[in-house]
Amino acid sequence: MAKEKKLVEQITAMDQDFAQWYTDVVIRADLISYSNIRGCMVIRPRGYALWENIQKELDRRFKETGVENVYLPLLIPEHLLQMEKDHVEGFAPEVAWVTMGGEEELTERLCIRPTSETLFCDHVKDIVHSYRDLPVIYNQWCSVLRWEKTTRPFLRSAEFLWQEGHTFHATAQEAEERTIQMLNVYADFCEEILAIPLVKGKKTDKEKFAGAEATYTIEALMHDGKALQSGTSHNFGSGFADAYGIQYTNKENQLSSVYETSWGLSTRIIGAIIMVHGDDSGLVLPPRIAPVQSMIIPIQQKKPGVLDAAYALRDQLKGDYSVKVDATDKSPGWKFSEQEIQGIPTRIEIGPKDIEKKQAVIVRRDTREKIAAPLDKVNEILAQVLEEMQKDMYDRAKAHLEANTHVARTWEEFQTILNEKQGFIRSMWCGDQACEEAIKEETGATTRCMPFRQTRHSEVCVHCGKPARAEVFFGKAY
RNA sequence: CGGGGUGUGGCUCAGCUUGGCUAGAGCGCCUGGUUUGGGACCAGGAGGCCGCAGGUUCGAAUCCUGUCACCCCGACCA
Repeated sequence: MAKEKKLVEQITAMDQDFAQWYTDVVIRADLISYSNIRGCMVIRPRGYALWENIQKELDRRFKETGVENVYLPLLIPEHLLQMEKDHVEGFAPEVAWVTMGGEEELTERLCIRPTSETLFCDHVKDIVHSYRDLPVIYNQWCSVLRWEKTTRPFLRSAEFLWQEGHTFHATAQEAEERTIQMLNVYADFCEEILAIPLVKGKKTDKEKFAGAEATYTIEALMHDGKALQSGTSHNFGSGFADAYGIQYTNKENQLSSVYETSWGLSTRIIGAIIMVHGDDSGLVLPPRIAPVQSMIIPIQQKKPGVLDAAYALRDQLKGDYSVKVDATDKSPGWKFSEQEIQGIPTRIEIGPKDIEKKQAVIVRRDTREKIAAPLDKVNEILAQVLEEMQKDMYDRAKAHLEANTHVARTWEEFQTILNEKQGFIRSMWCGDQACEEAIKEETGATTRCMPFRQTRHSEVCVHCGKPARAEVFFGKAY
């Protein structure tokens, strides 16, 4: 058997060079364009449409839990940023400063927000005075800026789009519940809509957010076996709010501390969609997040009736789906490739032979399976195909996650797995930060999280042999 | 931030070592025609401050200095 011809020549094969494959897909699918501004990208209409769908679905889910949207300033005065010590130390190396206003030097420089904890605290101290003012459950959709050393489209750009939720509660327990609740919102969204299976867990102290008491994370596994932190939810306890002077009078007429959380998910998630589902022909979008579900491609479109049939089919479908007709004068082969590069979940081919048989041919993007559908049943069949595709994509990603998750009980096993395989390594850890750092130093693998569902593989730390405290997922990460 | 590489029509690049006349190619784009079930073909056409700023020189895409951006590999981060 001859090897299947590579249909899309411009995209580097994944196995050959995954990093180059990723860049090729991002550019050829026209999600972004590189800009002349350091580390910043132009998000093109197809990329932005994806983000809009992510926003729409997440925002709906947030609001179901009582979240209200607000918008805070882009600029943070230096003194405000410096009020919480760990936080400044965490972010200072990567903030950009505004020092001039017009022609005049500012008396206090302003940083462009790398995140908005400080501004939220500063605002909330003015609006919370009584237990009746709590909880405060805010979110903002915005962009933030971090002066990153090296950047990659979606995965790490200097400016990126995200949402940051900030909540303030009367009790530590309520804050903890909110932290976990929002992590679950992210996890459900990723699994149900993006078809990305996850590991949920808690970050080690070393990996947690600057200033947080606890950070929870969802970790996804990319096709190349590297991990991607896909969303985080932080519990700040009262430390942060205390530093910013937030206090309220409780029912007993006593001044009390408030407990704060924050949680964020960024355009980085688009990188996850690409790297979990994409293949050598380009992007593959899960039907539920795809801006367009199907591209209708007329065959021999100049023959009478063909274009009419294509448009009639579009009109028949457009109540249920976002469907387009590619009526450009390119060859059909060209159009097939474009639809595949762009990751549109299905295409529908319709030509003179189909019209004669009163049918259209639905082709799945992920498997290239062709399904002949009678014209009067296309809507139902397409619905079924999209649903199966969504499920199959999740199942495949899940199988990949499981096949690339290994247990290591000894340090030898750990190293062997790292050298010969890829993916997550589940091992016991002593809880000592020095040990964690040594593992990273020796292997490049970091702790991704301590999973909520703990399994006790052994009684001792995989690296140092001291008594084990927790099971940890290790991995090489983006 | 350290190491390596690259900036020349929209894209991929040649030209630079050894300065010289009108800066090239393929792809893409536009027009007309023939085509169309996996990236069609023919003919004609348009498009370039050679990343940017200085300098050397009679003369700079080419040499020198600076600067900006991008890519790859590390360290840091979502």
